[in-house]
Amino acid sequence: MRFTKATNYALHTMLKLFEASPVKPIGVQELAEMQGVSPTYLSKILTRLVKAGMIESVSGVNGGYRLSRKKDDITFLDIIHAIEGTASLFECNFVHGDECTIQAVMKEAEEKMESHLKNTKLMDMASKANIS
Amino acid sequence: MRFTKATNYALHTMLKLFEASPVKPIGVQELAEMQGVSPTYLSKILTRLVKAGMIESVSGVNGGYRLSRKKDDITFLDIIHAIEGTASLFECNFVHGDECTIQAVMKEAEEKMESHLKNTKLMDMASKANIS
DNA sequence: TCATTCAAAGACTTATTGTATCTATAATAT
DNA sequence: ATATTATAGATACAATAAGTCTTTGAATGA
Ligand code: SF4
Ligand code: SF4
Repeated sequence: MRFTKATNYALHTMLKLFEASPVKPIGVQELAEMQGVSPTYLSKILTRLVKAGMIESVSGVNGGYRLSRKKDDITFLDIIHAIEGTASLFECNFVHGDECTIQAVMKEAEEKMESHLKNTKLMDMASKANIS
Repeated sequence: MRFTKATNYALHTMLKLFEASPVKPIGVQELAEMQGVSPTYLSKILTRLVKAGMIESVSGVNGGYRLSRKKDDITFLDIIHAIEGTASLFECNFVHGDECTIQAVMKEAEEKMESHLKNTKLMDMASKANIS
């Protein structure tokens, strides 16, 4: 029960892209080198963010990745869901009706966490962060 | 990023033990059959709860497991930590100082979830639940 | 005392997921 | 056209989850 490294890479990349130019894309090799991960692997991760509509990719010379238009609305939860999926953290084999309190407690706990991640936007923190 | 099945088993067992007699232990085979899991595997899981001090084991004839004395203080978080460990959900390779906002956001989100799990005690819900 | 019943522990297997690489393909600027 | 860059798929490797098997040791009752 941990967040995957892919989520880590995605968060760092998003923060970097937020700080960068909104028009000129950054190549994946630069993004990968910055984080000590292989370009092809990071590319595969970023493709999920592309499909989620939060970044855009540009092929060819001087290509790379840049944020999409609606950059101000991107939340931590958006990024995490794009990478980890949206499945519930606690799954049980059977469903014993609505009165099941175990599920209720676990689900509510998860919602507490997600609520915080949803209320924190990339914009809120980009100014403070400095990734080397 | 999901809770393991072991956590599922532990929660259900704890709830069952809470409803049961505080003095007469329940054998692991009964607990296991109830959840459709092998007795030896469940035993391995429950041993972690024993070491965490929340249940007691009784060997020999008519042995099994029962809650420990301080049954009223056991929280969901206690059970989950005993099974999943207490490591942080989000780990990063490097530590770029206290001003890192990524870590701050992720850690606070985790604390929101843990806070809810810590405030929910087994006692609070035992009366409502009915596991078949 | 002795056999029976039970949990504890460790070695071991298997399945699933995470992490990553490699190669080929498609898109784009010059 | 050619160099550059992302995309996709196959593949490989590692780590963890999930579970089995067997042995050991503790408690009970006959
Ligand atoms: S008691 Fe609740 S958590 Fe457990 S199996 Fe039934 S529905 Fe799922
Ligand atoms: S920027 Fe923050 S989260 Fe990222 S590696 Fe540095 S300390 Fe860790």
